[in-house]
Amino acid sequence: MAINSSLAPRVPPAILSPLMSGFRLFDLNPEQERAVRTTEGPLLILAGAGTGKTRVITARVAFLIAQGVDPAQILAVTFTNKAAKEMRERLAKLVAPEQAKPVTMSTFHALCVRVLRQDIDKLGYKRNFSIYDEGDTTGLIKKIITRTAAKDEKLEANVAKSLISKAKGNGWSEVTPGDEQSLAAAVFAKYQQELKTMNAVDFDDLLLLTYKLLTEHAAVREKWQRKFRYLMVDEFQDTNRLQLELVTNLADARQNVAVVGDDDQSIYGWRGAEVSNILEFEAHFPNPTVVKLEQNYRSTNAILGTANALIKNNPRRRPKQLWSAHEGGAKVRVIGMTDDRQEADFITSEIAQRAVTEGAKHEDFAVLFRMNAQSRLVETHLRELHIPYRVVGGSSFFDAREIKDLLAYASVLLNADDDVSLLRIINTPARGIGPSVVERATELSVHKRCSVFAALQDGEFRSGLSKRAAEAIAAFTGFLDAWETKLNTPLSKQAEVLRAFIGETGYLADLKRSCKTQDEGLKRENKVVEMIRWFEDDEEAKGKSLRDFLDDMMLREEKEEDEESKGSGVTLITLHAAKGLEFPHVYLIGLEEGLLPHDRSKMEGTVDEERRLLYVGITRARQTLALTWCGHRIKYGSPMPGTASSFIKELPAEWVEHKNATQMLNAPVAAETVKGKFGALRALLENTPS
DNA sequence: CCTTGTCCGATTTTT
DNA sequence: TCGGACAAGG
Ligand SMILES: Nc1ncnc2c1ncn2[C@@H]1O[C@H](COP(=O)(O)OP(=O)(O)OP(=O)(O)O)[C@@H](O)[C@H]1O
Repeated sequence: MAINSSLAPRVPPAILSPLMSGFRLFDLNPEQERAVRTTEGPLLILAGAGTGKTRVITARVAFLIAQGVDPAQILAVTFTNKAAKEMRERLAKLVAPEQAKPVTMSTFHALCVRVLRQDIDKLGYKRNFSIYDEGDTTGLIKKIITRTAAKDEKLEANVAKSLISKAKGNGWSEVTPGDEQSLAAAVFAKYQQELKTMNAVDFDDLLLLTYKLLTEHAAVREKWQRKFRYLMVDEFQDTNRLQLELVTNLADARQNVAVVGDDDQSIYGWRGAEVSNILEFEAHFPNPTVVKLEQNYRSTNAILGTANALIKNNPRRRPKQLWSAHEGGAKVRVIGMTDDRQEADFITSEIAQRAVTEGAKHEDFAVLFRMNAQSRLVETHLRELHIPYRVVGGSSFFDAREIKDLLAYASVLLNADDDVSLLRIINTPARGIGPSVVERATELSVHKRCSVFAALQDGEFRSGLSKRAAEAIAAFTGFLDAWETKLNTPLSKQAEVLRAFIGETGYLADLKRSCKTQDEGLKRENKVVEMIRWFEDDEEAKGKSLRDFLDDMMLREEKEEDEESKGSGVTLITLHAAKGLEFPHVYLIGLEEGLLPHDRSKMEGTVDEERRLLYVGITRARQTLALTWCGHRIKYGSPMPGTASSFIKELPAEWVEHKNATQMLNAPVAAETVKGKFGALRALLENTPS
């Protein structure tokens, strides 16, 4: 109250308007409020977990709008799709929909796509460029390696991929500066040249080319500087060099750049993230207002104490004093399991039980893990208990053959030079353009530095083929041309065109035929049909073009949930993707040596980052937290012995209790608890109208 | 040219 | 456990 009245004179009237009903400055503590009110000039918010950094960003957006700033001039960038979505949802609670919508809240990559779709032609690409995902790029690199490597030379596609990615992230034009001879260097050069002929970009190009565009073309830079007057970046500790450069270039002389972050939550070092971006913020944006937040509003002291004790083990960190006004709360449980089956069984049945005894909702629970693969067992057990759940991220959906094929078909229609997509579907279903023809066309395309599609059109090439092959090619290229025209006819419903096109290809019949069981065939067919419908919805509701839709798919844009499915069910999510989120009850599974910390990180000497990862996981919990580890875990189909993570030893006895699942299950339930449970059950039954 | 079968090798994290 | 790479037969 006191805060509110003392500041009242400075609050513009707009803030009090009904539109802003959800936005009240007095929901912020004085430091947070200072950050929100600092709208001009560079602003650095460096603060620990759960101190309200994201809240400050969203409140600041709302405040700017209340001050009369055009929402379209506000840019808020996050690192993951999930975080972007979370922020949009939080903003939706503070401002009216028509004001929230024009605000740009996206990931760096999505923002870059938007910039490039408008002006990439200035860099010699065409505006209908394709975006290649991880699988597409590794596939392409693999092909280039086989084509380039001499007999005695070997290079793993994955290794080349990460070298190239690292080079691009640093803005180098060689794999290692100065190296133009090695196989990797040759592969890099060819890769980049071929991408350009195919009119395609990879994820790193999105950042790199946008950077080029902004630095080399003043008009473009100024256009985007005019567009975005207020920049905000969440999780700034995870930005890489190129991303920092992008921010620098988007900011004009006014330097209205607000960044928030926490060096203890830096978990993307493996992707080139540089903590120095935030720790040396002053070097890039002179004289910033610096705000430090120390009160944690999220977690109980047991959880916060556990997290603090753990992170103290990291050397070279800036010490922080995080405190919470919340009570101690239940102790953090560390539970030993015999194997991963028991782990999944234990946590899922406990969730089912707590839903009854504690009246907790399913969406209050989250299961966090190191690897996507770990979610599968938990999913199976949740299904058995009929507990609703949702898996965040994980690529299984996009890994499905039929989804890749569908996206490739669509991609070829929009950009015929997209070789990776063309070669994927050129003979699926079989249409008489087999490997040997494709091989020759590819050779010619490499030789002439043109796309495969262009090579196929080549008169000389065609005359060198068998009559059958030549006819097959003529038929197929003509077919694509015709559908491309239909798709690009103004006012056409693209989803309908796509559906008809896929129908004409005979793809679905081929897909079903190639499946072992009828059930599998129907499932796969259904996925394709569903995806087209998904696009149809997007086209009708949001006016998205097929291109927009494909971009969303490639960037793994989070699907907006409709009201019923919104946030319902237990959340299954990796530790990385969980950053920035919070849940009342968290289960953090698989705390075994070799998994967390991961074996790889030990070899690479990045155990500190693994510790931060666990720190991030622990600090997602609001009320209760359980950490589990297994004596055995199924790996490659057979059980492998495992031991508790070395991090467990670093947790403070004061806030942690150690348990064993088998003993817990066998132990007689205390009479007190039984009474409590039956009481809760009875209450539940009595309150349920029948 | 296309289909079918067998064997082997892979698994961090995200855009 | 599962999917991709390769080899052999229609
Ligand atoms: N001044 C405040 N009063 C009450 N609750 C607050 C306040 N500030 C933040 N919170 C609450 O604390 C929780 C954490 O906030 P937020 O997610 O913004 O933190 P954060 O700093 O972004 O966390 P992290 O870095 O761990 O992702 C949220 O539930 C938020 O609503």
